[in-house]
Amino acid sequence: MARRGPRPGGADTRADILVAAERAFAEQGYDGATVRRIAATAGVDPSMINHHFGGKDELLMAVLELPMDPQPMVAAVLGASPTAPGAALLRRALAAWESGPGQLTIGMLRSSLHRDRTVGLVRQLLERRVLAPIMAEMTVPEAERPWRVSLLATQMLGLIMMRYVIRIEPLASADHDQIVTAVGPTIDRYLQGDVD
Amino acid sequence: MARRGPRPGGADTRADILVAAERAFAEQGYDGATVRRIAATAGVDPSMINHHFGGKDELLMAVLELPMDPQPMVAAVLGASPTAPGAALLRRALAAWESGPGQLTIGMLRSSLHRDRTVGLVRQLLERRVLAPIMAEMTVPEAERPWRVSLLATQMLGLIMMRYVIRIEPLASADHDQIVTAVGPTIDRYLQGDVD
DNA sequence: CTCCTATTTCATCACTTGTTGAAATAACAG
DNA sequence: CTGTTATTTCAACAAGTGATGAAATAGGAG
Repeated sequence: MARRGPRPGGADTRADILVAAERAFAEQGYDGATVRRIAATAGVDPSMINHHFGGKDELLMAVLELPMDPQPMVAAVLGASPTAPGAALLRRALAAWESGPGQLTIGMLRSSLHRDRTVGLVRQLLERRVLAPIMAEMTVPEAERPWRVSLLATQMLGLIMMRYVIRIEPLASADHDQIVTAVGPTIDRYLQGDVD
Repeated sequence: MARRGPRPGGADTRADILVAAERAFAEQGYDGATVRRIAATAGVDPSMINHHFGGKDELLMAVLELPMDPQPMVAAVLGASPTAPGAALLRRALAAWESGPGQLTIGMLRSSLHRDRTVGLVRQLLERRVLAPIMAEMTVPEAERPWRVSLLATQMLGLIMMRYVIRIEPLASADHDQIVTAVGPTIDRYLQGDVD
């Protein structure tokens, strides 16, 4: 029972830990997710986390390094509907957030918000993997893009928070259509309307 | 030294614990704020927290029960500028969030987001102490108010998150004026414009 | 003054946390 | 077949957590 040494078969312990950790961090936050429970879920010994990652902090870093990549979606939306991208963007974003990986991402976001160091990671990730791709596809003068994109981010993140985290009604139960018609114009204005 | 028994003078131990706990929860989150440190800051024994509140959970509940009351501000703004309340509302909100108590409130919000039970408290507080007062002052038909107010909340909360928690640039360093002109129209539309 | 009660300190408990080091073993190079 | 290395399990530690119960004491009631 539970002999020592490398596990037979090409078992990828490191990957097993990563998926267990992603769920744990997303569902229970950084403090709530214990090294021991993650290891148990992954079916390995707790000390494997230190062996493979160095410690709990580095494990979180590793997990945060694998987010959904929104670049294809952004390119598709902004390329396809240049005049009123808000509706299309919102539609795809809502679908993405309500998918399995999307919920995990929201959970990770949620659990990263209350530690200053992890908030820094979130900011970097947001800038590099979400806002930068959007800026690259925009048509307005380059100098305006950072400001417009940060405005866009406020509306998007606020929507996530209110609908999926705080779950305020009637927003939490609203149809996608309702949200798209209500919030779409805001997105359009932030992306290409009058903002100063 | 440190004799037992009630402290001489009308020392209000319970209140001392509350102010220490508010700061601690706001700055370090629920898990980060330890009973021992809170007690040390308040200058009392850790067991006083159990004696006066019953435990750490009940202490958090007690702290969450004392938020800023936005009702006067809301009434003033919506009463004074009925046609374009967005700008005035934003101006006062920005000032409020950047005040001492406002930062504390944001910290509390931040630290409450990653526990389901405390998120429930935040929702209740938000509905009762913020959204309800706003709805009471609105001029649009009553049936539309919950929906409009929840839209308003997404934009406001997103702004808080991006500017004060995640601190994305250039939003984090933007003037109040910039923000007001960029986001004000969004607020106006959510409060009295076309949203469906 | 005397008793009583609420308040406070102290010592300690039971538990969980992340982490470490040594021993055991599978896979691979030669 | 042999030696080496990386991987894994096991046992344990040091630190810190929230909580508890008993002893001590100040202030108010009678």
